[in-house]
This record gives sequence, structure tokens and C-alpha cells, in this order.
Amino acid sequence: MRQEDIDRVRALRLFRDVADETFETLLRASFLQRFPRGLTLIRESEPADFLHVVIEGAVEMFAAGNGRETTISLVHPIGAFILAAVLKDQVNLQSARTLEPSQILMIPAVSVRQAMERDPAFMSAIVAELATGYRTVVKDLKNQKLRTGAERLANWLLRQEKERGAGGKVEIDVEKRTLAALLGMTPENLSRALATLKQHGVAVRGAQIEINERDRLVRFAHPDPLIDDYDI
Amino acid sequence: MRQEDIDRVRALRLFRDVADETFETLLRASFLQRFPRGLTLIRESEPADFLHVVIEGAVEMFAAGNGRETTISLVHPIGAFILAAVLKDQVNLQSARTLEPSQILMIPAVSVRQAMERDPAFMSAIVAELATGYRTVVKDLKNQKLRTGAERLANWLLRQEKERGAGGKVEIDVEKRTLAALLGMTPENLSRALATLKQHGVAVRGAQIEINERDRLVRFAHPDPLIDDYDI
DNA sequence: CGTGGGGTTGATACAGTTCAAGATACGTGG
DNA sequence: CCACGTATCTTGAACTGTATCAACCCCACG
Repeated sequence: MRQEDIDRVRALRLFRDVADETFETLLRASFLQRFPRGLTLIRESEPADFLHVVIEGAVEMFAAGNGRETTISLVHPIGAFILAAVLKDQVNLQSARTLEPSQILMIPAVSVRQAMERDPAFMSAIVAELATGYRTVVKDLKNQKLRTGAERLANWLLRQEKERGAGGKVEIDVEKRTLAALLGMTPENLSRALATLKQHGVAVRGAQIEINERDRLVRFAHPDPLIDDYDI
Repeated sequence: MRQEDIDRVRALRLFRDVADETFETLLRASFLQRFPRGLTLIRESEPADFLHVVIEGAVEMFAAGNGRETTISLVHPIGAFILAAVLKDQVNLQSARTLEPSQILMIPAVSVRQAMERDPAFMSAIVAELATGYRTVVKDLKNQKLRTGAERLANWLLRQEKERGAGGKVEIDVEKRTLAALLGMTPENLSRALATLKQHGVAVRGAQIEINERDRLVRFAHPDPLIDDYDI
């Protein structure tokens, strides 16, 4: 593992303030692995043996049921997943697959739980991480229950623009089918939702989106800090 | 506060293993209050000043947006709510109102955070509580995204029967409008969903439900432990 | 070139909401 | 104790939102 990557992991909120010893112990027990695109890393209903940290690439968290399948979230570098299952020593509620060739740090669940018991700073960081994650899912649930598909898309675009966009330009950097599943709709419906947004200040050319009239899109989307702001 | 109630709070997973001193400090700083039915205890977007524990009665957690409103969860004795907001010293993402005359223990947020810093056992309990809560919301999200309204109702009935029911009899112990909001549908739709279930082994008389042919209902509901089991 | 996967578009069906009216239950005051 | 008024629940009809199925387009890749 390159020192640069180690530093980036160390900078994660989860590890930032832990003792050097804790961090080194965790790292020594871990595996850094490369995976090709499209590989299923973990499967729901299987035990959570490792805490996963995405160093490079992108991972899709998804769940199946009733013959249907839906995406719960996307994890980008540097982000961790299935922390809750690891802590509870329980089975995964979600599956995970790589969306791109990815580099994943796998920390044994036992090590995580031991480190937590030994290092109060680590436990404290875990509390913060869990509380944030909890609130994120509550926001997702509100998003799903209170909005139509087109509204979810509009707000997703506005958030992308704020976080990553430049001058009203947003690129959809995942397959549209994946975005559709994340937004809780079918790919067909996403196409139509994008078409709808053309009447609300948005220009669409493939995966390149341009928000020409931000205020009109905002009027349609009704963004709500209690759903759309990450840092609340 | 009656000793009996104190003991019941002490028995909560959140407090079970904390030091006596921690528990007493928290209690001394707290208020125990009675509220009439229908009172809004906390409002979303307002700061989370107290951790709330339902001693008696019932509380509905809900959220508004887009002119719509939806129920996130119901809290019964003995259960705590808005822990995550309290820990992050942030605003509430949900509002709370009493569904019945209720008795609520209000623990100042500052006290909770201080106690957490001082008592590792308390922090450890908080980690468990947050991890469980996180997984509960993920299940709710899957429930919402992977199932139709009638399926959610069917699975809700099956769970009620398992937890509280006797011999296939289930009583809907909240207003149906509230249940509808919890299940993510309109009251009209809940009526129709109940009517639908009559074709799948269920008898309905007002709020009294009877599951006559459990296997038929199960065949319709497709229950999934990764969504419907509380203890996973 | 063909071939295949992702994406779009159209037609149709289903799920869910809305609005309106009627039925039922329930608390209150006479 | 009954009658009334009110809120909840149910039912019906029309409408919106979403899914499904099928055809077609487009581009990347062998």
C-alpha cells in the first residue's frame, strides 16, 4: 500500500483521531485488494467478516427482494461500508459490487471490534460515523417517501452540481441504469424524467447535463436541506 | 419518577450496562413530563436539545416536505428517539408527536454527550443502539423500495402477529391514517389494501384483523428476514 | 461489418393519489 | 340516555405516477 493511500485512509473521519498504535494494528491485519469491474464483493445475508474501505474506484450497495433489486447507495473513495453489520457481528443487509476496477482495503471485523474496545478515540469516531450514516439513510427514506421520481432526479442533479459541478455542468458518471436504481425508478422512467426536466431549465445530451436556468429547476425540485444537505 | 419506571429505563439496552454514577447523573439532569395526546414534542429543523425516552404512551416520528407528510416510525415504551441528532449536536430530521397521553423522560443533550465521554460502557451501548437503528432504517428503505403497498401491509400484519398477536388475531392499535403514513400510502389506499388481503387469508372487521390462513398470506407477502426481522 | 448492451421511445397495464360522497364510530351536551 | 356533531373510515370515479413489454437507436467492440 502506497504511503499516499495510507495517508488518505488515515485522513478519514473514522481514523483521523485514533492512536497511531490502533491504526497500525488495524492496517497490519488488513488486506488491500484490487477487483475488476462488476465483481460482487459481499452478499446480503452473509456474515460481515470485513470492514471495507474504498481506496479507488466505486462501489454500489444494493439489495434484492421480491424478484426486484434496488440500489441503496454509491460509495466513492475514500469511504467505508457495512460498518454497522461489522460492529453487530451480524449478516449484511446489503450486497456490494464494484462499478469500476477498484482497490478495496479489507479490515477484519474482529480487529475493528477489538480496536474499538481498546481505543476510546476510535469508538468515538465510530459513534460519529454511525450517527451520520443513520441520518443519511433517514434522509434517503424521506426522499423516497415524499417525492416523485422526477423530483428526486432534479434534487440529485442540484446536489451533484453543488458538489462536483462546474458552471451548471453535471456529468452522470455512472451507468444510467444504476442511477435509476439509486433514485428508485426504472431506467425507462429515468429517461422520461430527464425529458421532463428539459421543461424546467435543464439541457440533456447523453450523460452530459447542463443546468441552464438554476432557479427554474429549483422551483421544480423544492430542495430541502433536511433531505439534500450532506453536512447536516 | 417511580422506582418501577426507573428500573424499566435502567433495563434499556442503552443504559443496562452503564456505571451507576453515569445513570444517576443522567437522571438527575433529566425531566419527566406528561404530555396530552396529539402534542408535537419536537420539530424537524430545530436543534436537538434533549434525548427523549418514552416511558408511557406512544410517539409518532414523522417528517414533512413538498406539502406532503409521512411517518418514519412509531416509538413505544420503553424506547428512545433522536439519539443521532443529540450526539451530533445537530437539528432534528424528524418531528415527534404523541399519539396517546404520554410520559416522556427528557435527558439534556449536553448530559448525554458528557456521559458518553466519561463512561466507555455508555459509549459502547450507544454504538450498539446506533448500529441497530441504522440497520432498521435500511430495512425500512428496502421495504419501501422493493414492495408494493399491499405487500408492506401484509408483512406488517405478519410481524404484528408474531410480536403481539395471539392465535392469528391482530389489533391495529393506532389510527389507520397513521398506519397508512407509516406504510407509505394514503388512508384510502390502506382501506383498499386491507380489502385486497381478504383474498389472501385475512379477515377484517374494523381494527380487528384475523389471519385465518397464515400460509396464504405468507405466499402473498414474501416476508424476508433481512427486512422484517427486528433482531437482525 | 455484424453483434450486443445500454439507452430511448411508444403502447399498455398496474399502482397510487386525489376528490367527492356516503357510512360508521365516538364523544359531548342536552 | 339519547341525539347530535364531528372525525375517521370506506367506497367510487377520475387522474397521475410508475412499471412492463416491445421495438428501435446508437455506439463500442470484436
